[in-house]
Amino acid sequence: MSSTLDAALRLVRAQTALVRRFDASLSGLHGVSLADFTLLLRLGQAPGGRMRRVDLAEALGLTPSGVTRGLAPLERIGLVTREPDPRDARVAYAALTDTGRTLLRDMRATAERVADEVFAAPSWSPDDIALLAGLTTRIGGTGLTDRPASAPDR
Amino acid sequence: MSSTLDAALRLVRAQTALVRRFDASLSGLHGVSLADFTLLLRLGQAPGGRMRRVDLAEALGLTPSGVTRGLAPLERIGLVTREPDPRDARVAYAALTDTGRTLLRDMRATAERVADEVFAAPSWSPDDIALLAGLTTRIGGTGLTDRPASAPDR
DNA sequence: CAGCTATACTTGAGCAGTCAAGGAGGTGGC
DNA sequence: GCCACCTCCTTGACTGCTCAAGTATAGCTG
Repeated sequence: MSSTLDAALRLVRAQTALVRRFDASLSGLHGVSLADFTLLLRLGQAPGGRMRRVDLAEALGLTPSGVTRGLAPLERIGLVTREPDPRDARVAYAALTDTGRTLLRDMRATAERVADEVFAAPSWSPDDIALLAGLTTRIGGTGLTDRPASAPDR
Repeated sequence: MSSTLDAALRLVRAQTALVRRFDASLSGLHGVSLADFTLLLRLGQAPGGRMRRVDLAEALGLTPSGVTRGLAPLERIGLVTREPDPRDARVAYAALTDTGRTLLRDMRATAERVADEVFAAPSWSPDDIALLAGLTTRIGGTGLTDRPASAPDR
């Protein structure tokens, strides 16, 4: 087996395991999936806690359609609201509500705990983790996002 | 953002991009998805080109149910057949047909080409690739049997 | 202004996987 | 030989995304 194909397939496999692990904790404790969480997290990083749906899609590696569908249940339970743009009636911002912001804090604590368990010492050193982040970022960059690893979020 | 959570999310993101890339080539040239390909590839690695569905599931990080559904279209187009076990009527092996074996060879060439493009020099050195494979293998583990998050320690 | 093209988003259909439940067959205790 | 229990696999109902098509708005060009 070529080493490049092997590496690619291992990465895919690792993601499956990772997602399962996050989903188990996040859905158990907060009733949301990892996908929901990343949506909220990304919104939380944006200025004002709001973003255009198209930008959200690009930032998350989804299609706009995926964002529409992912946001719907979050709006329904009041974590996110839809805000129109006064200058451009085509755009509908997705914005975190106060409830959403509060829950996001808790979810984030859960997610960080899970991530710390996954990458626990002694198997994982800080260098390993940084290395993994660097390598995976190079792959992600080949498609939908060119945002570099060190770009600051506002 | 905690570095562990950051690394986990980047890995998930990288996988999305990777899967898209493989799917584009594999479905364009051979009409199969990456999931189909990994199924066939794993079968091809097994002695006699056949495996029990349960073992296939474990090897691929899927549920048995996912294997049943994934195999169905491949049986329909004749790449895989169902073979009963003469000693245990519960098991239904999945086995590569000759057609499947032939097509697998072509798919594999395509997949290796894509993988080589993704991990092309000069961005990627052989060491980088080996490193990535090693790091992701640690996460993927070697089984589907991951303990729930509530279990402490290790 | 009219008309063209481009952008933002939603929607219908469909696919790939999950979980929970269940059928069917195997296995061991008595 | 029967019964309780286990394993292998499938199925129904659902989720979460995709693509393609459609709607509505914006903006340029003459």
